[in-house]
Amino acid sequence: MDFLVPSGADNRPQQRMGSTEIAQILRREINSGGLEPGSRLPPGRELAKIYGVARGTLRRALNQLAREELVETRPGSGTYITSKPSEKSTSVIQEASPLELIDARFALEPHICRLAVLHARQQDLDLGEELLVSMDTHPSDPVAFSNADTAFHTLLAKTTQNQLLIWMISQINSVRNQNQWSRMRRVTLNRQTINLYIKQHRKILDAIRTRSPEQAAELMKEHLETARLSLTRAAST
Amino acid sequence: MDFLVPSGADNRPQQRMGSTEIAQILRREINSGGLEPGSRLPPGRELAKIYGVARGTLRRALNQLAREELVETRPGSGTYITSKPSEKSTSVIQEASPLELIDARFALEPHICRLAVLHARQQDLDLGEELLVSMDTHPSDPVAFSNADTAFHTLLAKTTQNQLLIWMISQINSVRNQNQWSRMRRVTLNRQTINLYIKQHRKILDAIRTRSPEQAAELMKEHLETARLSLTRAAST
DNA sequence: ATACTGTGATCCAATTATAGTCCAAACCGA
DNA sequence: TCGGTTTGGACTATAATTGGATCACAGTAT
Repeated sequence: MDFLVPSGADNRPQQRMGSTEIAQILRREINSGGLEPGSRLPPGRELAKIYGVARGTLRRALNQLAREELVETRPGSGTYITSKPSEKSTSVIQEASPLELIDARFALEPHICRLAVLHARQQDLDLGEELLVSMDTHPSDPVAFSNADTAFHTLLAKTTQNQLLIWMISQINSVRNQNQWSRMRRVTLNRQTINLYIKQHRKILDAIRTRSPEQAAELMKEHLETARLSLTRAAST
Repeated sequence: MDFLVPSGADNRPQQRMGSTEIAQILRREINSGGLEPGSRLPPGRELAKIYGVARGTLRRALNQLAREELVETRPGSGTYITSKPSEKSTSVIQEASPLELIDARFALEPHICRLAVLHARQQDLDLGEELLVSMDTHPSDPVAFSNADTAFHTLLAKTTQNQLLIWMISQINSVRNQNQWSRMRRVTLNRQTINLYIKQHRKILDAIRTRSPEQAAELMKEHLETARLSLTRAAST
């Protein structure tokens, strides 16, 4: 059960180990599969000691998890991991291959750009500008760039104000955050590629700003073509 | 929470950190997705120390973000990133408006046509032909036509062999079978409209047969434009 | 001069955590 | 079977944390 201890590094006071933080830690432990479904957690009194919090605090954390049905407690016996490991609804999405995903984006995003041109308000443009700045300031951090990149494409979808498109893009984004993809990104995202992507993003935003729907769509196609190339190149090596 | 510190480069005096600057920094942190929705920010007193600013200044920054609903603050508890009410996959689909749906189809289906041209096998073309014949034989039965119509568009998606696109089209189809839509169809689908749709379907299939991707895409756009018109006309009466 | 903004400080109220205690249910060994 | 032990549930008084609000003071720009 040593995986339950808060990772060794943080022996410093830490801000506040509240019930929500404890719940967060345990939730991550459970979802990451570190704990067998149906297995029993250490008794509350011990867990409280491990995390260095009062028992009441820990009990509130466990109650939270119980409400989420991640955990089941039996008085006098113990607290047990709920057997069902959750996630089953996402099946189709999870299995999407990188190239399938690019094709789907090829279908969606150019048209999203057109619609974004029609609906973009000043605040949308400002937000896009902020994201570009954020990309510029971390030009060699793939993770930071990825976050901003995802946020940028999400922003475009949101700008259309079309709930269906927003939802579809969010589904696509959830795929891009999978493990398989993180690995892929680490291979393809070198500094040069990131800078190219940033330039392309800027062009797209400019096209939206100048209300040029077809140009925005074309630029998005170019952007996706670039991404597809990076992908096939990475796959062939 | 180290990502909250102003990135290492600017540890020098910097002009003056006003509340708007602080708000800007935090806004960027939040929008770039670095913080989990629903997670708690460090307490105001600490944040003030981190950014080297008086607590009042920081509070004004947070108030600004609260007005923008990026952040939610609970006295005595803390300040939390506004958590989106986890969009249920089904509910979003259910609530899609007719026009939103048409826009989504506008994004997806023309490109699906292009991909269909690339991947169409003889058996796909044969199946499409069968569906067209089936439409022809019931030219005045809206229900039969609707089924064949749905099947036709599903066939195009399946032809791409892209699981993601197939799934998205199936989601869209599930909307079209809702109550709201049945009513709408009853209004818009007169015999004349059906015949027009059938002709358009045939043209699309022909374009795929002759391997003309752009033509197929254009024809699909025309088809959808027609559908959009029927819709707006029906809505205005 | 005047208005505005940031600073540093203090006090308040709401919320949360702590450290106990007691209880009932379940468990376990003799 | 029985009695002690373990475990979760509930409650309390107290302390700590946190946002809200206000004040006098200092620097800056108009």
